[in-house]
Amino acid sequence: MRILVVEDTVDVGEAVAARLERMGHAVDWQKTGPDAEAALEVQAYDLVVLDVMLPGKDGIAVLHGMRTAGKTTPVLMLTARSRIDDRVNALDFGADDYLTKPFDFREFEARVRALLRRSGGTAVSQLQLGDVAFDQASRSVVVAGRPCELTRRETALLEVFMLRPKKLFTKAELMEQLFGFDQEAGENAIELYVGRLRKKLGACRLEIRTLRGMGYQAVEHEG
Amino acid sequence: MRILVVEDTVDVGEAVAARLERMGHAVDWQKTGPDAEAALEVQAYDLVVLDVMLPGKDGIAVLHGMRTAGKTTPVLMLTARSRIDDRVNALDFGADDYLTKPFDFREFEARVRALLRRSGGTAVSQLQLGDVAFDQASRSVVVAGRPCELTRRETALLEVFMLRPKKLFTKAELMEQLFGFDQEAGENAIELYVGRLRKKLGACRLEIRTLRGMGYQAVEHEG
DNA sequence: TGCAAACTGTCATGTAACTGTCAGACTTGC
DNA sequence: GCAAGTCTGACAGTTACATGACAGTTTGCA
Repeated sequence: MRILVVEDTVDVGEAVAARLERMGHAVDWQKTGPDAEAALEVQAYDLVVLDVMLPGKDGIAVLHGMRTAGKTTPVLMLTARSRIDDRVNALDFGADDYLTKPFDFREFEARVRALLRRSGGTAVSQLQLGDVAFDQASRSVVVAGRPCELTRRETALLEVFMLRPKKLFTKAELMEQLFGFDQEAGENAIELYVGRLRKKLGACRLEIRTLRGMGYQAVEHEG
Repeated sequence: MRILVVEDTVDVGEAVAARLERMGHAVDWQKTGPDAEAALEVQAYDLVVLDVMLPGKDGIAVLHGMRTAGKTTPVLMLTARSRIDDRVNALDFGADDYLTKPFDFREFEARVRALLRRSGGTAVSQLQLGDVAFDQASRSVVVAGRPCELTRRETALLEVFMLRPKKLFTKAELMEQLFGFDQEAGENAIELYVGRLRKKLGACRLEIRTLRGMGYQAVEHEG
């Protein structure tokens, strides 16, 4: 399932995104209202986790915009306090559920599951790029018909690349995706994992290209 | 399977919960309508066993709320007497089955099995993976033609794996499937039971694989 | 009811796999 | 040809898992 998290507080956003990823979902994280709207234009999501307080344009406005645009994507609102106004507005504008910060993560996960279940059951989440297939349910990778054993980090890295083919990721971005906020690693670690991933994938039509000084991108490769 | 029991009478509630637990399911027990609704918000269930007469909000109202909220979870209603009104209401509001108290527990178990089977999408209650056969009705396991004696937890764990072959389960997910809210166990318990299950299954074509740092998955194994 | 057997889950220990740092080799752009 | 950036092999620290033993509990049986 593909989920958009809109949250400007880094701690919360990171924790929420990490949690959702651990649940096996593909997560995009935006920090401002306008950025969120841009993402919603480009990409269809199965769920939006939306903070009320946002720079640029608040969550209620984003939600309102979505609903007037006819989008029925389920929305889980996060409110800083349990202000009656916020709740009422959120529900009136079409939020499907809300949570008051701070919240227990088990409750958060449960509500996410409930919303996803309600919205449309379990879609198969098979990613494909070149001759590499990634099954998100089993977290298994098949390269040109052959299963490919990857470790946790390698799997996570490959998933990031395959979710956004051709997108250029800086090393900082990749670190953010692979490591929680509590764990910090040197940039070398990314280079290392890219190297290991390339080696394990072997010769195949998915190439992880280095753009010197900028970062990495996954592209489908001819022949 | 995770089941919510909603029943205010202590005797009946206890008996039903115990029975379901002995069948190998994770059971949460709530005594009032509002409490039940709170639990349903937070947790996804595979089955709800719902008494009609409840303090706070009666069973029909709870059921109605569930259905209007779009929840399709199977519901087994318990009615005090065989009042036609109750039956009609229950079924109209989307109950999947009902039982009139007092009832025979063998019949109760049979109906529970039927509902769980139906929701799982399996027409037959016989699951098969590799050379392991799992009969959901009798909760018996046959490995390569030989019966295999498993304990309650081991059986429940195997069922989870066999219902979704190849799916990767995190330890947190497995705990949620195996344990109710009140009984919490360390993650080690899962490792332990996986170990015990592997040992009892012995050498067979169903392999419970460890994906280090990610979780476990059941796969059909060659030769 | 009381006893024995089986089941449960925690703890502790050992082990294998993974992780990330380092250092040095290598590549690329200028 | 130089410097910045990237790749890669080796290694030590860490983590995650497997497993045996044990105490508390439940279950089955007489």
